[in-house]
Amino acid sequence: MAKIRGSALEAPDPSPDEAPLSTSQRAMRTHAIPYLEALNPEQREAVETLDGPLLVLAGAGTGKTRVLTTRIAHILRLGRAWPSQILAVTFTNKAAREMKGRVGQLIGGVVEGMPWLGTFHAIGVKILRRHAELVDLKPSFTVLDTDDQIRLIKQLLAAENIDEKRWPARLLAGMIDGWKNRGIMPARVPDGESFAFANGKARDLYAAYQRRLKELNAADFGDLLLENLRLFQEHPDVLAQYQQRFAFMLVDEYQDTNVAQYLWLRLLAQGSRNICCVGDDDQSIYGWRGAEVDNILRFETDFPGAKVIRLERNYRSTGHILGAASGLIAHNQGRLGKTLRTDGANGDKVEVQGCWDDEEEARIIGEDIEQAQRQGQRLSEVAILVRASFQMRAFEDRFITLGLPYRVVGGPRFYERQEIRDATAYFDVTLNPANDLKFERIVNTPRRGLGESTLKSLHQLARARQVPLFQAARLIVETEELKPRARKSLADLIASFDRWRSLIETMRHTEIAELILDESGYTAMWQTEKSPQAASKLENLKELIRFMEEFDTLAGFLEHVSLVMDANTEEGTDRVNLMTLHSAKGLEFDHVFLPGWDEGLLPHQRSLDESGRSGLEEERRLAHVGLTRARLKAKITFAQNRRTHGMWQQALPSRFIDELPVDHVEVAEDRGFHGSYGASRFDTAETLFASGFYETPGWRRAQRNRPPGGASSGPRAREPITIDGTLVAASTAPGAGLIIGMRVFHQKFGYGRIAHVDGNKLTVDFDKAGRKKVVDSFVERS
DNA sequence: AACTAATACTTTTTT
DNA sequence: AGTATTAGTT
Repeated sequence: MAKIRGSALEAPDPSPDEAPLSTSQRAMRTHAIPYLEALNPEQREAVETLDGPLLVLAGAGTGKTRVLTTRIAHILRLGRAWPSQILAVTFTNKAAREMKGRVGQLIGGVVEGMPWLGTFHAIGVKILRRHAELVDLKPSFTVLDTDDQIRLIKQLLAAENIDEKRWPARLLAGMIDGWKNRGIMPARVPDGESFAFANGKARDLYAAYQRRLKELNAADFGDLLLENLRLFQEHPDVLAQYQQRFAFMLVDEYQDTNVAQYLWLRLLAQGSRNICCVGDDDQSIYGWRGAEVDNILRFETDFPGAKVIRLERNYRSTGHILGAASGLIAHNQGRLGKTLRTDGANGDKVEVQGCWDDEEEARIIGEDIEQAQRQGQRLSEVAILVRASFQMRAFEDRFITLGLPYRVVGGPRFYERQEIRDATAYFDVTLNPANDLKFERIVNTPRRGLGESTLKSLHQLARARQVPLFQAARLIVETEELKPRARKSLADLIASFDRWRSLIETMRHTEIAELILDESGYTAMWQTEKSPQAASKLENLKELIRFMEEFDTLAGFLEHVSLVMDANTEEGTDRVNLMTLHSAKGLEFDHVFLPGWDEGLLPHQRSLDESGRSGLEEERRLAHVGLTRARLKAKITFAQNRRTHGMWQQALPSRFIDELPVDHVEVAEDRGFHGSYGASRFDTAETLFASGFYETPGWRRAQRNRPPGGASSGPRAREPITIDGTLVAASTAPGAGLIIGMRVFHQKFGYGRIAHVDGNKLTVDFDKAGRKKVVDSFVERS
């Protein structure tokens, strides 16, 4: 992972009349340019059309990233702009990273960095920090994560006496997000939508929420764009400055932009008009979180004089896979229309197979994978793409039994984990004691007797004095307000934070981090915890510290964390990939399995219910994305029976299966079962459940591969496998050797004698404190 | 403040 | 069915 130094490595802005063009570059223009020779005619046109708005419709596997990166290289090589004059936006950090790397390769790493290449949010923050005062923030504002957001909204609801049961904070948070996605400020919330929450209070709550954010000197993710919009709209001079700066703009995955992002881009593009958007309307699968396919469909009207280039040559998949995918997506209306084609071989047809239930589905796919593996297929080139994450379970169970290594891609991200958020909250408060939400998060974690009532007094005082909670805490410990125990505890906490803060200048940031986690009792909390996850949480904390090494300062690290919810994906080991269709976008594999093509699951019922035909079309695009991930082989399966909310339900094969062109599909009929395509195509599936399965070679092999000790004893491949170091040891066997009658010492209660042992719980008669139940790891032999 | 009982959920996810 | 969060109880 790239080392992150201080920000803004910017080349000086050139004055308008001084073209940034060296003599050697000038010479190069007249010769053949090698990186252009490697492109096909359409790609080349997309790279060389530099002036005016350009939409590149890039179907799956047509070299979209290549066009984008080559285009940047080309602009630089021609000397049309400095790196700092190019705005290039992506949705994910991963995409940004990849683009940075590939541009660097193309131009030989001469350019020290593209300061304006990044995600919408990262660029949004950068601009906001420069002009924070203009949107009522200080340049040091913090970025709230979803937890903080919910906590804040809960407080607002409580203040308004709104029943949180009837009107959940989550719901309002979702609505606010929705408005921000659409670029709607509180004043412009439509009446109808305002009435969808707490009898019309939604608009006012949204306004109150925004006010609170300013008071806290904070912005949520939506604000990073919305406040940018406000900045540009209210300060035309600032806008003009950026319009002038960005000589060229490039946008990746344009079909995923929401209204706010679109407005932002359009404002900026009014300067140079050199905006190039790359996307694929057939891969728009994020409508449910505010993406507007319309943005891409309307491009030509939004940017008059726009040129549209279609990339339809697919370099990824074989003919049959492409044919199947194209045939499927052709059922969608309201698309810009592309026909993917390949010069390559037809390859194998797309396989379709019915199964009795999800367990059999997992069994069949497991066998297929093992067979492929025997033929030399690398597991990391195999992927199982599911519609919903609950489907993963059957596969995980099966793979554990088989001893087949797998990796879950996506899932709970590293920085979203509880322990990581707690830890970073500690760092946040150390650096910035005024961060109320983070302070609240950890004030009683680990438990230190600072519960609801203490917090209430704190809030009261903070509100009365108009100061942050931390400051209020400082005041309150000087009074008799709190009970002695809470008062002492809070005073200790404040003193600790003060001390940690005083060390920032002198101590290495990683050491401070360790010190904080140690002295706060946070690591001890997990060491004491006996749950199975405790060990991996400790491991994650160590990983966090390790990761901090890559930064120079604590502050630099925290800025990164707030924006990059991105775990470092440990590559290296050869594992099958298991993920949702959504997280598969942008990836490709030799061999792709697409289970769960059931009516109600792949066109997901809820999508159908909530969004009707547009929902169905998005589901179809999802299916299309799935198919086009495959290079060589694709296999679709469906199950007759599936458990939904605990109840067994019959399921029908997805309508998308019927929509696949017959020529490109082959129905699997292995081991004598008669799968499908009968008179009504799939009505004979009962026979799949014929007996005798347990005699199949697959089952016997499965038994052989079963790890010793059974499935439950081995670590699930999803958890980190390497658990080392003293932390874990301390959590597993601290109380070993403690027996009744032994003299022990406890930090809080002093010396005593063990009266009773129950697992890791001890009953101890303390000399001073009397009989107490304690956890073994808190005592040591005396 | 810790434990238990009840209740609500159950599509997809980035920043 | 199973979990995860929350409310209520001690």
